[in-house]
Amino acid sequence: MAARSPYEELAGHLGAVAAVKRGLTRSLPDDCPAGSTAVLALLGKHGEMRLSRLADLLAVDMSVTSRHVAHAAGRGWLERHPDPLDGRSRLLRLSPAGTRILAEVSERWTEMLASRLADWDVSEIEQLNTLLTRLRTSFGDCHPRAHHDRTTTRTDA
Amino acid sequence: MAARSPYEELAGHLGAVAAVKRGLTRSLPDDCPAGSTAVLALLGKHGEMRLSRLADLLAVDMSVTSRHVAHAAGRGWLERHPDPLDGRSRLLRLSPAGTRILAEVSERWTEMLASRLADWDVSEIEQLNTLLTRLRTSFGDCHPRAHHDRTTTRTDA
DNA sequence: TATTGTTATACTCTATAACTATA
DNA sequence: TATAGTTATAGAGTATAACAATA
Repeated sequence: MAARSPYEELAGHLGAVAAVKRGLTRSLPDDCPAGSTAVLALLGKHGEMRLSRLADLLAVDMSVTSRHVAHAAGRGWLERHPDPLDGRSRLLRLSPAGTRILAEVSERWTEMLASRLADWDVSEIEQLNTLLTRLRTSFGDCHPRAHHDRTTTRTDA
Repeated sequence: MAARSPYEELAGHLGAVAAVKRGLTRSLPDDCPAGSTAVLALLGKHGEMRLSRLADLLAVDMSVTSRHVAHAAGRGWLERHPDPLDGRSRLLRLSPAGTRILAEVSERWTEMLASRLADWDVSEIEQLNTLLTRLRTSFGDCHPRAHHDRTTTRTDA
């Protein structure tokens, strides 16, 4: 009933885009939930890394990341090698099976997006990607712990 | 490690934007979860409507919508009036209290977005909104039941 | 018989907190 | 003492299925 400010409109879109994501998720293999694909995709994109970095890239708590990684590791989609620099950490690396399933998911999603967005110009998709990248950057650290950790740095009292 | 197609990149963003949405959600009053705000926002934007239409706009199953509406109704944020045209339905309408809390949430989110996106040009935000609107349109009905319902229309066998 | 809406149940994702093992 | 990671528990969101009431 009411026209909204660009900010309010954006806020509405942010919630609604989840529905589009669910559409993509429904095409996933049964034992490969969205959390796993996010992990595999990041390992595929950035290569070997530690859990803490993965959690940071996912903008999700480490405990959540740990569960996703455990699931993927349980299926043999990634390997955990000891970190020579820190005995507490392990380096996560995509396995051949993980690379395979990642390729399969990527192909399926590309197909689906290409068909749904058939009337889009590629430059428009790139434009959207650019804006979304910038949006994520602008929000920087909106991670769960990002708020509470500040208590250590307080200088008053 | 690998450069990806625009489609693969978009798929990645769709998942990651959820983190931004969570950032917004954290600023909500304790008894007002994201599901409620989505309901209130749509009633505020489109005015009185039935549950089935609301579910359609949310791109979520009616059972889910029913729960969100029940929560909001329990707090007195919306009223359910009998539908003169169909005894099975009720018309959902924002109450004064609902209007109030919606205004409060809108203001809070606008503030947060304005501060995070301080270095954005308004025209860029509008551009992003335009593209997101189009994205949602392009995906049209990716609702849960949209797939299964097809079984009624099969012509083989 | 089909449709609107509700409820029960199950699954995914996330966060907090308590715990371990290294640093 | 602080940090990397794990696990247990709790809460929100969603989907399926079974059901009630009305069309």
